[in-house]
This record gives sequence, C-alpha cells and structure tokens, in this order.
Amino acid sequence: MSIEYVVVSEGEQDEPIELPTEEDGSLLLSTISAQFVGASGLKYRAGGRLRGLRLTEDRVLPPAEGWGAHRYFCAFPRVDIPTATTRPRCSDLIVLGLPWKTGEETVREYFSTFGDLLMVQVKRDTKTGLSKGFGFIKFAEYDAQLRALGRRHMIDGRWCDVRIPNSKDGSSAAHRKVFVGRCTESLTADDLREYFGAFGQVTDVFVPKPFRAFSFVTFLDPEVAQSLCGQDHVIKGVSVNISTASPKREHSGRSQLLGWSLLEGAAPRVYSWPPDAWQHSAHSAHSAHSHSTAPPDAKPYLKYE
DNA sequence: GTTGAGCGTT
Repeated sequence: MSIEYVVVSEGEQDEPIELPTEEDGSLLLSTISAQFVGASGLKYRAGGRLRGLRLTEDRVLPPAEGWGAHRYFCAFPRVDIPTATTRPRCSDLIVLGLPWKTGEETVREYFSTFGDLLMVQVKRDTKTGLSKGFGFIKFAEYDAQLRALGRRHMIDGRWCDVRIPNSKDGSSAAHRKVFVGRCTESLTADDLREYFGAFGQVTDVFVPKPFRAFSFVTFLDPEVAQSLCGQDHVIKGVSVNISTASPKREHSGRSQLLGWSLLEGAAPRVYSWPPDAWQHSAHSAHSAHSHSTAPPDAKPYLKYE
C-alpha cells in the first residue's frame, strides 16, 4: 500500500488537515497528535452513525474498506479520568525509627496491609551488617502511599515514621511544611495533628523534646501549607503563629526583617477552629471573650488587648 | 524560650 493522505479535523465542524499515512496504510498516533495535541484516536460518520477506528499501541488502523473519502475527526480522552501521566505517582518512602532487630521481612509484612509493595529495604552497615534503624519502601498504588503517610507505625514494638525522603526533591518537604511558633507545653503533637488535619492531610508533626516554643507541621499538599502561612490560629486556647519553615541548615539571622515590616500594615488573619474545641479544657482568663463561636475570620482573637 | 534527628555503598 502506498502513502496517501487522510482528511482529519479536530471536531466535526473544524477545518480539516490532510495527514500522511505510513507504508502499511496506518496513521501514526504521533502524526495525529502533531496537529491535534491530546487526541487519542479517530472516528468518522458511517451511515449517520459515529464509527471509531481501531487503535494499536502507536497507530490508528484504517477501516476495513480503506480510508476512502471519509472525513475523520479526533477522539479525545475524558479529562476527568486519571491517566498514567495525570495520576500522582508513588515515590520511595523512608521508614525512620526501625528497631535494630527488624529486617526486611517484617517491614514488608507490616506495610503489605496498606497495599502492594514494589520495594523494601532496611539499610545496614556494610561491614557489620547491623541495621541502621531506617529503610525504604515503595508502594504500587498511590492510595496505599497516602494511607501509610500521615500516621505512625508500630513495628516490632517501636513507633516508626514514614516520610517522603529529603533527597528526592520535587515533592520535598520544604513547601509542605509550616513552622508553628508560640507553642506552649500544653500543645501535644496529637493536638496539632488533630487541629491541622482539618485543613488537609498531615504527614508529619514535629514537637521538640525537651520543650521549645515551636513545632513543625507537614502537610501532604503544599498548597494547604502555603495557605496557612502568615496566619495566627488558636488551638486549645493557645494563640500560635504559622510561618514558612526555613531549611534546616541555612539559618544565619533570618533576613526576614524587610518582609515582616511589610506585613505589619495588614490586619493579621486569626483563626480558631474548631470554634469551641478548646473551651472544654483548661484555658486562660482571656476565655471571657466569646470570640470562639464566630466564623473563622469574622473576629480576631486578641490575646493582648 | 519562634526553625527540626536519624535520609539511600550498588
């Protein structure tokens, strides 16, 4: 069969373009997508009805009787159906805090309850073969990854954390993490996880021990983390301040002075959620203010008046 | 008392 031209348009009403076929009479999908980005196939009218063309891996095959004089137009994938390129992909996950005795079999057995595993490693000293107390796993399904992140894991009698590793930037923790300042000792990691869980899935909470007046909260979704920055929130009666988490190493005198002075003019956004959650526990004399039944942004809670 | 523990021999 020799090369011929097939008349193709994007939609039935659009201007057609002639596309060259291959020697075997087929039309390469790449030839089609060069003109119609995102097209996944071709169809045509046959006796008033739509008829689809057979598709192999990389090419569209002509109708049984040949291309003929038909006018073809493109089929497009439904945008709301996740495809391989659209669906979030699993990343390697680091498992921190493994007991020294725990080996791959135990790790695999434990995490298999979340979903199929593509990889399990326990890192060991090359000389002694002793576990370094951490390892890596990878799930086949993103849902399983979501389920495993965002909670702690009791493995061989020890609490372990699952996180997205530092090295593989791209979904790095940097933009997903917020700094929570002005914490009091009464705020536990569980308190913070529960409170911030209402804004989006929390994948990690860090509360320094011994006590320091701050914490870190990491979200799965960077947009959630970024949206909270700059706000004050009231958690169990404690007014905390949320800001961006600066990278661990580079600290040198946070050159935020300019940013802070610029922000001062704007009214602070102050939230308390859930509205009455903290009223049932011990709280300060300032609780007399009945701010807490107001919608989140209706009335700021001013700790110092 | 407002910036964190630990991160991958191939």
